[in-house]
Amino acid sequence: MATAERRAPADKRRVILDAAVRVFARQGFHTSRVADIADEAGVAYGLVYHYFASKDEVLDTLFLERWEVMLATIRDLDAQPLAAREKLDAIAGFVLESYAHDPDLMKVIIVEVTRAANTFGATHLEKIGEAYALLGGIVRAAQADGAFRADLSPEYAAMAFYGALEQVLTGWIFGLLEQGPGAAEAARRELVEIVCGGLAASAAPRAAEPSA
Amino acid sequence: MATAERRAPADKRRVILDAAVRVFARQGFHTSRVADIADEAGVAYGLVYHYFASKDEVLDTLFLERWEVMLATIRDLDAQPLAAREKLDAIAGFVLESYAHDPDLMKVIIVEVTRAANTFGATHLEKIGEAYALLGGIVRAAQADGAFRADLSPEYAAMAFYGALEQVLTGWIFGLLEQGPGAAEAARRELVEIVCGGLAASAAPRAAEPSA
Amino acid sequence: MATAERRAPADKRRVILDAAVRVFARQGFHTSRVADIADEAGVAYGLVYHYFASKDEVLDTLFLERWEVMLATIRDLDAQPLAAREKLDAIAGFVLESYAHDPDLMKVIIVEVTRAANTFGATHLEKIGEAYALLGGIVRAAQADGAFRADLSPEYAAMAFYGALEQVLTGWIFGLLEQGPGAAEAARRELVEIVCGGLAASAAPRAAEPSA
Amino acid sequence: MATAERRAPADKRRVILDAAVRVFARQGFHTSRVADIADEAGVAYGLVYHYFASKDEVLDTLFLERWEVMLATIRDLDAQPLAAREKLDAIAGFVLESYAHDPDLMKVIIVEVTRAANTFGATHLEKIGEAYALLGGIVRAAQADGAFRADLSPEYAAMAFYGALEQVLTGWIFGLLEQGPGAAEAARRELVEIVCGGLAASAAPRAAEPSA
DNA sequence: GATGAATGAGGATTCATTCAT
DNA sequence: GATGAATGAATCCTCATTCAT
Repeated sequence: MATAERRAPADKRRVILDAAVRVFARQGFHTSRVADIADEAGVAYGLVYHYFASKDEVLDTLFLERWEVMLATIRDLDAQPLAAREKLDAIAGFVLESYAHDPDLMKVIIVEVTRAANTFGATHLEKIGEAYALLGGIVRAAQADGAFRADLSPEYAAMAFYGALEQVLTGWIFGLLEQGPGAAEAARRELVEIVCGGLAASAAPRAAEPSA
Repeated sequence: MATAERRAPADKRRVILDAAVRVFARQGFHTSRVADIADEAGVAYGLVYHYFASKDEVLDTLFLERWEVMLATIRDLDAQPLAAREKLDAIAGFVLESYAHDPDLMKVIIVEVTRAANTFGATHLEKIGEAYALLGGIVRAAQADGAFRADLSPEYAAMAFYGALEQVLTGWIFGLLEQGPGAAEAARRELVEIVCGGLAASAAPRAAEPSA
Repeated sequence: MATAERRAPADKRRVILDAAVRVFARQGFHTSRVADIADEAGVAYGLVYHYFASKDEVLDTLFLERWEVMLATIRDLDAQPLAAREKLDAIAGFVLESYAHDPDLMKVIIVEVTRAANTFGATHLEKIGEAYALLGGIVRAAQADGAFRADLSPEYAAMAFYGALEQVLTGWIFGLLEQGPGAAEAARRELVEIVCGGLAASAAPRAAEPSA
Repeated sequence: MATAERRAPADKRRVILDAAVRVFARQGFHTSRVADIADEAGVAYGLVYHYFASKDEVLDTLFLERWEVMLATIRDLDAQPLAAREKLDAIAGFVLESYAHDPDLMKVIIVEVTRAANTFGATHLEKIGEAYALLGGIVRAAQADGAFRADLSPEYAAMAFYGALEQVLTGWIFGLLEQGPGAAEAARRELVEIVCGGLAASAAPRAAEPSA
């Protein structure tokens, strides 16, 4: 009844969120019952509703928490004096490392929100769109200063870059793509090279001068 | 009771499938009740179950029908004596035109299957993976004959290409991307140019010399 | 298109009834769909309804066909100049042999009608009661002529006899009672001996010498 | 809000079980909807599923509760220094009195479980078989000590006794047998006399004076 | 804050029966 | 007689959410 028990304020709200990540990652949002979350968190059923208005809000919270971090990271990077390609490289690195660091959370966000176009994807369309807009802005600026070619639409470029990035994560999540050690680093290099340098042989040499 | 043109035999199975496309596109799979499909098709409730084992099977059928057409198209194109870039261009064209031609069906397939990683996407993982494999094969062959640079992984390239393509469709579906007339044609050009030529200014001119 | 095909008038009605016995015995009445019967009989779905007004009527028919045979047998035996004990012995023999001869049919009749007190048993209560009445009559007559003790109720005796008999069949059907070769004969002897002679040691000696 | 007698705590689980007995007895298990049970119990629909996994489990519970009491009673009686005939007499008394005391419950157990050989009877075959085994044991022991004749199979005897007993209950339930006051007592005397003493006149005299 | 009993709307699925051919 | 497509009523079960303690 003294010190040891007092340790860790046991922020039940946090405990519930963390448990939800594991449960959603394991069973999927629709198949997860509120009771499963409470069980995994080791708290009473009703407590979930004490902290969250609904089961949806739990997922919303998980998504928004993480998405805001990503948006902030992109904004930070964008504000720095880096070449557009380096910005994209850093963004890809951030996203891919996020997965390496907490696969469950990223799986939930991608599978249950970002790519759940019919449910939560629709709810958070605007928030998701902010990311596209930021990416589009980076491309547009690079076109203005001559680093990127001006004959391509920044909007399509942003969609292509983000789509490619998320597709790789999806490939990992569902085992369609190898994910050994160093996969994050490799994926980052490949994706940036493809999007910035292009697949064509004629583009390769200067784009990265890899073998030079 | 005679000629071949005698009225469409009112293939109720087809009527149900077509109705399901409209209903799923309008309300989303989960929000669609079997009764909605039957009503839209103008048939009795139970007839849906006469032709399909479950509501899921209706969606499965829609997906597989269309996906097989796409796989066949990719295989056909791949078998022709075209440059890799032209193959990718034709594939992008096929997919984007599919959307222009039947937006409802493509919306359903992408939103409810391909990107519904948590439900039907998981079910059809293998079938979806076949498309990635075909795309990867095109890239690999192009690398072998020197058309594409050999320092990039065909697997990542395939994922990037397909991811970019689907992301554009998703953008249209959710209104995040303009889709005026000629959008399909524009998207096709942009996507192929990005993936093959790259965004970098240094890569542009020769990659396609589009405006030269 | 001549002789061979004409063979066996293929009485479809009979074919359906026989198929129904197998299906009901295998799956139980409630779990059997009309389609299962049609399949087992090798006829079209609707034909079942051509010959029978309902699924219930199929079972009713099977029951009544067999039950009438049993009632007729009992009446016949009763009309003969036999000792009561010999009548009961013959009845037990008939029922037990019926099972040995066509276990599926007897299983269906007992499990789905006679002991399905909540459904078909209730429907055929009267018909089933006829059997009890006949048995009771045999006992009553035997009491009148002094063969059976008069201090017991013929109604209870009839119920006890029939209940014991059916319980043995149920035991066989569900594997609670051994049913090797000769089981029918043994069961007949035992049951009649118990009901007529009694279990008590004091009753045995003379009971076993019935006609002495 | 204090003393031990404070109003029954309204054990909703119990309330549901008791309501189910009335509903099942009145309408039969298959015709009873879960909503009927909830209505009869005066609770919300979902509460039935809070306490029971399924409609089946409600019936299972009712059966097992009662059947265990019967098995315990038989075991208790068997452990006492009574003559076999007295044990059977007590068992018959217990079963018949159970019906007199709570006809609804016994009706449900017999009609919906014990004699519903195709559904619940199959499920509880083992449990039901325990009763036969106990009865068989009583007969076997009596044969060993000379109280019962040794030329009859204990297994058949057990089946005969139980079958006769249940048949009488079924007769009452369906109005095939009179059940005025004293019926339980009469039935008990008759059944035990038949099974132990036998119907034959030659067996009667001494059989009826068992302990003389 | 914490608990978990209580509520009740929602929908897929089954399948006996009908009927046009 | 024979076929099998078409009909639609019936109901179990799930589970998010509420609320009394």
